[in-house]
Amino acid sequence: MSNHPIPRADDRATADAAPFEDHGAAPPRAGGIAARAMGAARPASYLDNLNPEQRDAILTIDGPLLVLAGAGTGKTRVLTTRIAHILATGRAFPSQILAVTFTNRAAREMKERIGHLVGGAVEGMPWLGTFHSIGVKILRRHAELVGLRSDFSILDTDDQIRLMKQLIQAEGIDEKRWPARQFAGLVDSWKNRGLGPKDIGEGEARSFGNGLGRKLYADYQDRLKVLNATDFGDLLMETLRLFCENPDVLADYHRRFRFVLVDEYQDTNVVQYLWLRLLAQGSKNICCVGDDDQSIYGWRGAEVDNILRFEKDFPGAKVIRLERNYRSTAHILASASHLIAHNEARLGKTLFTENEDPEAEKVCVAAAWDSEEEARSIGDEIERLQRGGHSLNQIAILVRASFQMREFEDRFVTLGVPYRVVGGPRFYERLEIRDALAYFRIVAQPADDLAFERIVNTPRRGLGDASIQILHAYGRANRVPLTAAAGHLVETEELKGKARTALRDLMQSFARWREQLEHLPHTELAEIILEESGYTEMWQKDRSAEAPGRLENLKELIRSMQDFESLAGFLEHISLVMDRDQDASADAVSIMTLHSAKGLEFDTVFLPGWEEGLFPHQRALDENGRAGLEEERRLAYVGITRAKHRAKIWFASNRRIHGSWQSSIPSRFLDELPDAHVEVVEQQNRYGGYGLDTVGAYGASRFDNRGSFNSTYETPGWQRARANKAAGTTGFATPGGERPRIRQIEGELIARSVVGGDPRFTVGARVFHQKFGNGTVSSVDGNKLTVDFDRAGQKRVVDSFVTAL
DNA sequence: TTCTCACCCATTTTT
DNA sequence: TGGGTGAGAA
Repeated sequence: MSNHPIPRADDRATADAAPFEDHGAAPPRAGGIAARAMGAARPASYLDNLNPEQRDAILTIDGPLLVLAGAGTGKTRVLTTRIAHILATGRAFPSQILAVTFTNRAAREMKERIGHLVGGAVEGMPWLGTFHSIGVKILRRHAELVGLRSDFSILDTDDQIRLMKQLIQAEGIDEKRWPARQFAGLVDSWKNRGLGPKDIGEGEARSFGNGLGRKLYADYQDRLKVLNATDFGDLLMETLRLFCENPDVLADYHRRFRFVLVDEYQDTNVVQYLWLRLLAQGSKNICCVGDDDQSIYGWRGAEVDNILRFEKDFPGAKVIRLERNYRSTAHILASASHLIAHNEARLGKTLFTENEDPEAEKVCVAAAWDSEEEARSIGDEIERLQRGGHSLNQIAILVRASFQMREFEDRFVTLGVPYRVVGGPRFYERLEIRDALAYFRIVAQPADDLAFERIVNTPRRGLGDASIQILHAYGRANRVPLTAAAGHLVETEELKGKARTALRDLMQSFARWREQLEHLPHTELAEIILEESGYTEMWQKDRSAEAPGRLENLKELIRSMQDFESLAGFLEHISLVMDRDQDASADAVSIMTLHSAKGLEFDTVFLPGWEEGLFPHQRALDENGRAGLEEERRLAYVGITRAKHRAKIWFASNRRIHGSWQSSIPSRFLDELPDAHVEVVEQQNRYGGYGLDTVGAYGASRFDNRGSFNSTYETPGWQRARANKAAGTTGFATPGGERPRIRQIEGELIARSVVGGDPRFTVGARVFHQKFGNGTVSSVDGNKLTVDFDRAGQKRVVDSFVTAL
């Protein structure tokens, strides 16, 4: 039985009850947390092997504390040891510590590590979790104070959008012009800032849906209450409202939480900040750990300002900097530090390491002709590492945007290199899982209209739009949920024959399952529901390629239910916590976005796609200017600092983005790396490939056509790049000094007009290649030739690598 | 009701 | 280029 966040009776004890009763524990067990807490006189072993700053951060228990922890400086260790220390010194019981993280992964890791430190399970830390899971926990206890019942359901983004779509349509607003998805984003950003319908500014309120933004938002909130539901944003917003409107409740939590600890403080948004500040007012013992240089979620509402302003917000705050890095080599560290130093808005830290391995590899920068070659070369290099005994688990490819992943996947499939994509769609976001959950929800929570709508005609029962509209009309007129409306309508003549029979059958099934809920184990019931509803059968009959996988996922879903004692407990867990279990056992290369790599580390890290427009991403620059650029730079910093021993940065001169070719120039970030710690790898002939020479040639010829480019950029990085080029220090800067805008051009056009192929190579020409021997040119694509080699078969090569015969 | 075709649009993502 | 969506036909 894992620890799930359903409130238990003992959790409902009031805060001023005796601490022991509070977390339902017996008096201190010998060797237990509390026992250690009582007699911790001798210096505790957990304080061994800490550096002075870490020790200071752990021992400074009273008052506000900000720990600025650079990448790889032992942030999690400080956080967990601090908790262990608070417990060991008897300053608080486990149930009196509030520890919040952003992700379930981080929460899980913290639980495990505290478990190691204090020996045994951390059953007694009920308030260690994500912002959201703690939010729900509080909200369920006081649901009635914010107009909900304690069994409220939590809508995911998909439900949220469907609900909004209905409201938008109900207002007669053109859903094409004002997409529900966009509105969901807007509402989300309001909730991130802690703004209710009444709080949003006039301008913003009018900015959506022909000026009806505020009304739609208010309608949406009303609807949620009617459905007894919340969305993710509400879990924090409503808790905040609860505290503000009910000082006695807040006082209760003030008494309860003697210590507040926050992980990744740089990622907090406004609500989270307000929420924390409110809770920390009680004890004033708030410890935030974070790194302003790793703030990469500004676009999601995170306020770097929170961390920059900490000392003002919490008067008397102490700030401790952790700058000693235990992860990376000096080269990697120097590269990352040098890069991030280009940012203006930062508190400033200087990371250092004592890892002065003379053998350490410099950070490597390499060029490829196009993204395909980039993937090919990285694939080859990984194979080489593998042959040298390098574990694939310790290799990661970190990309800026997920479309970049595909090329690597394709390549790895070809090579037979095992890989895993980290952070793809979550388990519970899959279609079949959501359908199944909708069935379970409708049984557990009859008023859940969104669940009802989702499965009312899945599998097909002949209950289409027309029928649903009738239900909706009735439901709205009589202010009852859809299932209630359905219950009435099967008794009347409003629905025609087939639909009516189908609906009646369905309603009878619901009734039967609800009745069985009382008697049967929930896993068994779940199977019965999927079976009797015809849902399993639907996929069994489906002959598409993904059907077997979906059936497998459904089985997995049932299996995972065994860990919960009730259907309700399971439902809450899955919407909030469940993520796909990665089989970490298999040895495989990890492919993920830079964002999802935060907090991880690998021996070898590949960083492909360092090109202007992709990284830094054009949109970040366009929409947020300098701030956007700085966030991108932080992302680059996060990427490099994931590497322990080897960091390999790549860029490709050509990339196919949406079917058309995009020519690109090296990222300005490359010019921000320190020469002394970086090695530019010349790809020379290694695979008959296209190395820097080619890039040079490409660049030169492109700038011969410079007239067609607009040049407006005059950034410092760019100027430096230009200077570097003049001094001959880097291979990347572009001659001419003007920055071209990235353009979209047809592939052929690029090749012909921009690069310019060698006129000697025409279709049918005989050529010789060092590696592949003699062959006949079968097609020409700029300076790239497709050649049918007599012995090596068909290859694509660059014309500079072959000679005409 | 359901299927098909045309059209639109393309970062980053946790809960 | 490809996936997701909405309007129209079968």
